[in-house]
Amino acid sequence: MSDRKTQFEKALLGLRSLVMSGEFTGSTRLPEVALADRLGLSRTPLRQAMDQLVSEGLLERIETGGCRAARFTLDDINDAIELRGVIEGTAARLAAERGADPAIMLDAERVLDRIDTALARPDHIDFDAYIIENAAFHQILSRLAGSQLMQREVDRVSRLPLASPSAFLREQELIPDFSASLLRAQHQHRAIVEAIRAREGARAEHLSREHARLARRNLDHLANAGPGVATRVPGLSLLSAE
Amino acid sequence: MSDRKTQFEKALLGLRSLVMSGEFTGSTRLPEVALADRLGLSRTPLRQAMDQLVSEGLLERIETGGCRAARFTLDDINDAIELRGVIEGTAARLAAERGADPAIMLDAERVLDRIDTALARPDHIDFDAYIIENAAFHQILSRLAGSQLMQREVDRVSRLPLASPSAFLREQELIPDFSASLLRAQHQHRAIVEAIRAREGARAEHLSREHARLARRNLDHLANAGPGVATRVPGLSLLSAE
DNA sequence: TAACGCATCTCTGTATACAGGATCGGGCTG
DNA sequence: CAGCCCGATCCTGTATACAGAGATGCGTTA
Repeated sequence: MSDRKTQFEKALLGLRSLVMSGEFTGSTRLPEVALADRLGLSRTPLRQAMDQLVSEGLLERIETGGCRAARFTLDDINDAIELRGVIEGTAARLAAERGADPAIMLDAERVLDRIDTALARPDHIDFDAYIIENAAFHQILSRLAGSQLMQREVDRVSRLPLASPSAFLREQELIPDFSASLLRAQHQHRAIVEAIRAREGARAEHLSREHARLARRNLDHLANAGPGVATRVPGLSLLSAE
Repeated sequence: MSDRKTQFEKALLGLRSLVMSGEFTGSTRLPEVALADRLGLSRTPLRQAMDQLVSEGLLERIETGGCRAARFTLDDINDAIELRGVIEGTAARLAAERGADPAIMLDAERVLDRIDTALARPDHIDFDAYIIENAAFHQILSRLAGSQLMQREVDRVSRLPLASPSAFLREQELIPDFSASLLRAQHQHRAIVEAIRAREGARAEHLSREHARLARRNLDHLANAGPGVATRVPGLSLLSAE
């Protein structure tokens, strides 16, 4: 095999991006054979991928069989953000209380530097770099807590549908003072890392929650921009399925 | 089919109890065909169940293929308890802030009454009833938050390995003032429900965290009882795999 | 006697075949 | 003309067949 990826991984990536693209926003059942053909693999790995996405919450089972794209309410999205803040906050607190691996701390700070670079010019923000590095930062944060379990759960919750900040970025002009909002988020990142370094668990947790609150405020801006907006934002397009 | 359950559900239940029983504590790979035969079904639904248990964290993948029983450290267990408290606390706070469904509140209180009954005589506690009703309470708590997402995540986290209180119950004599500990937990349950009814979000969250702290204290008692104990407690037997 | 290599054999990952049930459309009937 | 019943078709859930990779054990050789 020239490709090192397993069929299952191909199915997972392909299906996820297909669903995220909003193609199945209508609540119809996802046809297995058609999708398998389209992705160039058999039903077996495709069904595995569907199971995985169901457990991630991106798809939901239908009583009569099969599954469809999950439909989200504004409460769902708010809760996803809330959860992310709470769980990441817990991870940050535990990291501070237990002491974090210096190597990982260095990684975190290096990523923060790259985010600084992406945000350097407020009028020409490098959005692509920001998205990537921001995701990397949260990934690294999950490794700071130490225990494998906490790491897994933080990763999980950051994959919760629509909790991703990329949706906001795609419609950044809707959010007043958008670049200021990104800068504030970056300052919070710095402060969290500093708190962990200073072994101030409570402060690290508090800051993570504030961070989530900022994300939710941005979401509110999007939601208040009217129903038309949701359909134009890839990640949020599922909203309109309601 | 006389049985209404799907093969997959049979596989999931059977495999979960098999793994929880500690039979695969050794880090050997779980043989698929043998297990499928033993549970009386084919490899397909068994593999589905394995995927599910991997995503629950009870099993872990092996690089070369297949999977084995996950091995947990004390940090993992502590984190699971920590997470449960934090997430349930968030759910309770949101329920209080948004207002909870009165019907579900009634359910919760009815379950609390049944727990009271199970704990009525400190010297003859009905452990089986307590385990069942206690699980039911946490299940109901997850429905109070309202949003589907939060409900799913609370359910998930309460299934996190070893976060279950049943392991403690099986070795109750090891924990000093064990019945007092159960009573305190029950009082916390009552207080959480009261806080939600009174719309005191912060208090509901705080109480849930205290609840988790109590569970961790019980765990410490078990852990300090020596390594031999872990192997005698079904849920904790995996500890000795380290 | 120990180590290396080869053959075999088991096991996983994937594809495909099969069976039961649900859905949809057409025809029949009131 | 509307509603109901029935058959055909599609689709999911499950079982099984197949291919490739990894492990194991034995024989051979230094």
